[in-house]
Amino acid sequence: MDRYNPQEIEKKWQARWEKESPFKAQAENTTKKSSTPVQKMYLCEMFPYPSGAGLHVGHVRNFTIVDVLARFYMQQQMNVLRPFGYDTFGLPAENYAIKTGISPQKATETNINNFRRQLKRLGFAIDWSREINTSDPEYYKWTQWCFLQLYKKGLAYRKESYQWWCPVDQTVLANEQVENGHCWRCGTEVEKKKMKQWFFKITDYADELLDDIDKLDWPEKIKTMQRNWIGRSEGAEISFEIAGEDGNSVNSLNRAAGSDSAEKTGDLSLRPEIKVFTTRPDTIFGATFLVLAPEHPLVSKLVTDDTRELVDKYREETLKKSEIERQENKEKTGVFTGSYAINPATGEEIPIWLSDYVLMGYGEGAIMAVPAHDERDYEFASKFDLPIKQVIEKPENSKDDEICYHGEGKLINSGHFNGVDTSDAREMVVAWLEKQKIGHAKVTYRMRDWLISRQRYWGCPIPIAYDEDGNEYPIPEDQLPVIIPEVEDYKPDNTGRSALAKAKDWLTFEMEVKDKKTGKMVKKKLTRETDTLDGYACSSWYLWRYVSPHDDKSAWSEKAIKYWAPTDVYVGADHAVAHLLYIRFWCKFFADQGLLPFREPVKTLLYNGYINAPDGKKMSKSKGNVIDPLDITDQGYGADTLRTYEMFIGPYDQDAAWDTKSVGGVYRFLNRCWTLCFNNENFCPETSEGVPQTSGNSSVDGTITIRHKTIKKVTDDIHRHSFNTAVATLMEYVNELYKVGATKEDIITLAKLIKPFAPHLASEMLEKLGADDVWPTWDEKLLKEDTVELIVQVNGKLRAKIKVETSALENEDKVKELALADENVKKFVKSSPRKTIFVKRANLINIVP
RNA sequence: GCCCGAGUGGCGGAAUCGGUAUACGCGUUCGACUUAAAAUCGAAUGGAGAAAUCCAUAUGGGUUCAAGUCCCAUCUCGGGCACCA
Repeated sequence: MDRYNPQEIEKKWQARWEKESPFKAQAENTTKKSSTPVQKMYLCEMFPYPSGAGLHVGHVRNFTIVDVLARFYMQQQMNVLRPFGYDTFGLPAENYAIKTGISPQKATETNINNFRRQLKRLGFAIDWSREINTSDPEYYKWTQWCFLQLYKKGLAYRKESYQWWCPVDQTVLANEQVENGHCWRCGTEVEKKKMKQWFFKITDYADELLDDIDKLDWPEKIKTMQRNWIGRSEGAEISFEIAGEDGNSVNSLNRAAGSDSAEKTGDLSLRPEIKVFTTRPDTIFGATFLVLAPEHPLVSKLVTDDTRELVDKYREETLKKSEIERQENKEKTGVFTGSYAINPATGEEIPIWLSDYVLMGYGEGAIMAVPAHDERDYEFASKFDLPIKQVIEKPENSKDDEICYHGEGKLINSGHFNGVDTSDAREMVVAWLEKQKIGHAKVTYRMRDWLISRQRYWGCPIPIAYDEDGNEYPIPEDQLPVIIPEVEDYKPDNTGRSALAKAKDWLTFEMEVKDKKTGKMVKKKLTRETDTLDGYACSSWYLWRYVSPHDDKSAWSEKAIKYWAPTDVYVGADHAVAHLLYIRFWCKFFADQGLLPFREPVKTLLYNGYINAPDGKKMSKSKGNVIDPLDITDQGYGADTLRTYEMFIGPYDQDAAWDTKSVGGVYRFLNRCWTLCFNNENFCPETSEGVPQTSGNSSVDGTITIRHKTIKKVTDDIHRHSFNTAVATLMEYVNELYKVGATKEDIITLAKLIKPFAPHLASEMLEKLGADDVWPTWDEKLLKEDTVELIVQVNGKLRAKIKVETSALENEDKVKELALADENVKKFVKSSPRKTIFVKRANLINIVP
């Protein structure tokens, strides 16, 4: 008696797949013999950072989802593109280099080799001819090219501003990489530092990025996070004049709300004014003071001799305060500037204050405070004893019992807008502001431009150089790639520059450039940019590189991209706002350049859950609760068990806890499949058509129905990504075959259906049975059995199950008769029923007595 | 605080369109095989009850012939955002 020996058969099939490369995508113009084009299917996972630790069980879940789909579609004869790659730039390799002196290039190569070996050990159906690696010059040449395209269009620019700085990693971070005031990599509290940095202008696409979310077949959770991240707010920008000694305030008084006759005198643009952004222009009559961010550039013009000392002290303190402190201590702080502004609606002079609850990075860095209808302003006004003026009447039926009413209502204390409903007032006030040329409707976003400079060595060099005056010169496309130079010491230098600055031969060079003044071509000595690109830039276009990964003429081939992209299914467990927003941004940008024929890069996104330790906690080295997937395969269970278990563990999009005992259950199941095929020499008889003979044993005939039901259920389940129930259905099928006996056709079907999950075992079975792996289809006619159980309810409660001929269900009167004839039903239905409801679809009849 | 999700046996979970609640697996118990154990195979397994039956899908209401599923309120847990004007 043979035994299921996964080690042996997995080795055999992996060797065969290595030799025959059966998972290579076919050419773009592939057609069937009938000349109908083969349907393409492009799937992949979010490519991993190949860490020294190798694959973990979370990777296996992620990659197996893709593999199940890839193999499923391959078995359905589609042209499947299932590539793989590595996201190799980043801090771990660089920190490792600083510690050990081993170059990131070398360490990366070692890690990739290890990953590749493990992936092959798990039997993934990968097209290995398309392997990519972001730190390979063949790849990052084109990352630099992408940068230059954005640069040419003004979407890559340099600007000095306060930025998040991680003091441990010695680099700036993008907003998306700061989690709760801490560095996403090392967890250190981040600081603000003023630096000249490179940005991508993602805000140019804010509206489209937001609007197109609705069209995506992505999880609602991710879509909501992206909407919140973009954070679109509609409102108005309003200019407040600063009250001075030159009589401006008098002019403003004349212009009080509604007095259209008042003409403006003088050129307003010459007068100092403060712009604010508000989503509630309807509350302008209630604006009793202004608040500016401490970093606001006008502050120096607003301070008076009396207030200078306090203001300077407050600004200094705020800048020193970490973001954590700012967040933890929500008690309002602030200081009066000594100046006043004119409320254009009331003409009143209102004080201008500074407070750190107003953020420089949002809107205009200044607000009009309406303490009667905004909690934050209310808190501030209460603390500093500033006037509070109610301008909205709370409707009587309002449930809102907050001190600050921010709902809708009728305006009061608002000049000739009195009595107008707030929703109408918003438009009317904006119209009035526009007429007065002191304001206009405006949309503001929470999202900022994407900061891409990193003061690190192990990243893609930014293809820019500077002359001695600091002028920027892009490196011409024909001189790409700018190769990362070898250095001996990987530590950043103490000037805030990366270790690239230590490569003296690389740092300065001569290039023919157009002289900024004369316009003539001259040879100039230039210094290279030592910042490298955020790793997210490298992963913002890799989905398109996969279609022509070795093309040395272009980032992606026009023909291949047209055929394969966009990606049909993309599977990952991270990067809800960062990466998944950036690829959408680049896609729209390159579509605008005519280089991509679509505006969204990913049709369907599957966002899988994590696998936690058996105790339900996150797996971590320090807790010592890590399950190594290779231990599971090599301890004897094999890759098929590991794969199938991780699909069976629960719904793919939920977190799950590892359960070693359940792994054994899945192994037992695969063992039973093996036994059915290899220790069952006497299959149930069948005719030449593969239909079991009618032997008088109706249960054998029954396998044809359960077989077709199983095919339908498993196919549907994979289509709707319900992998756990697909495996459960196969378990039920096997249990049934054990009970009633299996035909050869049953076992061939089983092998085909289980192949996406357990490809080695299935291949072994199909080989023995002499069958191909073409995905089976079902016949609707065969799904029905001759007899069914009629469910009889009385008042919705189950009272009887009656075995009836399937044909009997065609006649409702007959069903009623059968149901009422049942002894148990009779006990509950004494007289003739008032009503019966027959649900044929559910084989159910409900009787209302 | 605001915005999403989710609460089903001892455990992971199933129920796809409002129609038999608890599929499948784990665990537990019993049996077969075995000198014995493991492995394997078979049976039982929400609670109460002798049974008929009744009670159970976080809690309390509602809609309906029929509710885990829809509606309202409450509680708990998870996730996201968090002074964004």
